[in-house]
Amino acid sequence: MGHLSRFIEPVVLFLLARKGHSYGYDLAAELPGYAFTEAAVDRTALYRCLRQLEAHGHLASHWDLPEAGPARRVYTVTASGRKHLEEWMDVLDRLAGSMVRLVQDARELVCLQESVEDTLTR
Amino acid sequence: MGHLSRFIEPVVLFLLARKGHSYGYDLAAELPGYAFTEAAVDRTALYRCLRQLEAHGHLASHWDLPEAGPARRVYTVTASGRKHLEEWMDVLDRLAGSMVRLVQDARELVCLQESVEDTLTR
DNA sequence: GCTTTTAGGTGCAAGCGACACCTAGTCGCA
DNA sequence: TGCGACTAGGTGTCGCTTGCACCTAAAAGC
Repeated sequence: MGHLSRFIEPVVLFLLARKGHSYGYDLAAELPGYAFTEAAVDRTALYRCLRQLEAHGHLASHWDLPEAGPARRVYTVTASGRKHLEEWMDVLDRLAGSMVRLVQDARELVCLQESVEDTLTR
Repeated sequence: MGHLSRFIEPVVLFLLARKGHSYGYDLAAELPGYAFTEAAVDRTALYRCLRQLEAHGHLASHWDLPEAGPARRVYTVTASGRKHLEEWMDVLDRLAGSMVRLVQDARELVCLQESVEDTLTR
């Protein structure tokens, strides 16, 4: 099926909106809880996603220098980002709807064809 | 959101399973009814998808030479293809589930944050 | 001192996708 | 009888995305 890195964008926006602010390494740990695939998300994909969202104005960032440990690039969601998140939700809503419709129709078809096959061989 | 050509594969398998047999040009006309995106599916992506499914043994094909009109490459789903379709349905089922969960949680969050904002400004 | 953990990257080859383009048969119509 | 529209199935290629390997650097544990 591939790895669907594109789809980490809405998850990142959601997690950041819920947490208020966070940074790449921390988000990487929380992604699996909402990720669409079981496959582990590539960390470089996450970093690139964050940079891209910032480039589009959906996130703002600043460096946080904790007393202990390496520096963190801390992100927050902008007004534009919140709007983008809601657009994503509309898209995912329709997408999920199309998927369940296909799954239902396909499973119905399989049942139907199995029962036909059954009556023929009996 | 991108163009999600990867996701025409399960739709193609389903349509072929339902119709019994068909060919590229005909499937192209039926795809929009089950496609995940509103965007028109690129015909070259469909042809390449069919060739790839055949290469993996999920489809079988033969040339149909109608009395009138150009030749058609007619495809049918193999046993392996039916199995592959069922696997796809499991994947899409979980995928759709993850999506609706995210959408629900995100919309709940938006409502919550709006009501908090509301009480603060009032 | 050495490894592990935290943190944020870069570089590049391979793959994928979108578009332009090509061949070829049939039909309608002017 | 020429021409465009429709049916049918492709190829070639450029650019963007993705996945993997790799790199830097600070702190903490052994």
